[in-house]
Amino acid sequence: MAKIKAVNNGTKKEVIVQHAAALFKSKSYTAASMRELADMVGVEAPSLYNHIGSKSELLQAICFNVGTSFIKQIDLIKNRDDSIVKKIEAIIRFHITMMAENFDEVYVANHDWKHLQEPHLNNFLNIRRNYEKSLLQLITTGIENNELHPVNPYVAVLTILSAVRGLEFWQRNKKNITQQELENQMVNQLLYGIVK
Amino acid sequence: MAKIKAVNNGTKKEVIVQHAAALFKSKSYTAASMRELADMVGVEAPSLYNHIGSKSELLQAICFNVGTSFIKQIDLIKNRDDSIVKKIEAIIRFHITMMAENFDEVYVANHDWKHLQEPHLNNFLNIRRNYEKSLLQLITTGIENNELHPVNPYVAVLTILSAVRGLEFWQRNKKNITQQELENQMVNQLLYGIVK
DNA sequence: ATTAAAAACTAATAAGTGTTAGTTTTGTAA
DNA sequence: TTACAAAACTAACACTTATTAGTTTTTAAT
Repeated sequence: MAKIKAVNNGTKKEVIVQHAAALFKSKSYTAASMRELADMVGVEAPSLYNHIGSKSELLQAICFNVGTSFIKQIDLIKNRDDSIVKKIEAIIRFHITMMAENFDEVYVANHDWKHLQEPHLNNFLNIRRNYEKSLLQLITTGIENNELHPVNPYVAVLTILSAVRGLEFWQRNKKNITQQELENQMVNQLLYGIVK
Repeated sequence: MAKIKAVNNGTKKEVIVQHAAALFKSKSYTAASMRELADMVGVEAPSLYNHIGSKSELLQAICFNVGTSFIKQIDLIKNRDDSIVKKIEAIIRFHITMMAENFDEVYVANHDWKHLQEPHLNNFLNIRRNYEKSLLQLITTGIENNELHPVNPYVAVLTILSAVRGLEFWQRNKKNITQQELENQMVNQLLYGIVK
């Protein structure tokens, strides 16, 4: 069969990871087989093992790619010289951009992290907890600042992160609304509500 | 081995479905085996088939239990003689109640509906689309009423439904906040925002 | 106590899983 | 052209999967 084509995308392992993200997204990690993945790559299943160590290593690559992207970005935003409201806005916009540009990987990280094996599962959860903690800190500061209403900050974190995560459902209706408009609307509704 | 105990819960099939919901929640549908389910029920795997038709029938039962609950409730709320804001509030509160009282089933319906087989997959998606349509209608009416800001109603539906779905992450921190307080905070933040 | 149905059991099947071993082909540099 | 490494291949293994067949035990009504 044909060789794995490394067109556009760096190493062959990266090509495999990319296909794996698409496959895991559509079938879920457990239901996806290495034979299916091999088909997508254009190769027999055992040939994959010339480039990767195991199926679960693919899941790890996907989850930690995503996790570190988010951590890096929130650290950047945190340290800006800006209002809390602007920072929260930047976070929401970043989530939407990630969803638009790395949909498969973000989707899989959100859905299949549960199937990571230790110690990677714990590492991933730590990343996520740190991310949540950063956002919680921002919101708490915003309340002390009088920039925000004295809301429950845990609920605010939950609401914001859930809303942006829900962007996975946006993909379907991409025609209905541009990314710009979606960002503006979501920022506005999360920050200022919908009731007159 | 012991017989399946039908304590508290009606038919034995219902007992199995309940255990299946707990199992599917913790391992995901595809990763869960009928042998594990049998262990939880206290029986050998083939014995389950005296009460159920197949593994996928269990997933169907779970998904449609949840789906019809939500459809019933939104139809009730829609037809109330109440302001749009009150109706949206009632929907959010209902989601939180469902999460509190039927966590396993709601979680599985949200996560594993993808593994339904046709025609059930299509039926389930139709239920969900109808649900979304009802909420969309409410919000559109609210905008026309001048009860709501002229927001993009699609984004409002997405934001609200995603936020309440994110309540699955609340379970962990149940100690930090009561259900009452959570409902009030989430309703308030979604309707009125967080910025002063 | 007898009987019939319900529901448990054991044993087995066919299909699919990730992965390894061993071999052949392909690509590249001397 | 030869030689070496990279990466493909085929064949196979050890396991797990949902499910069926056939049989025995349990339950409940007469």
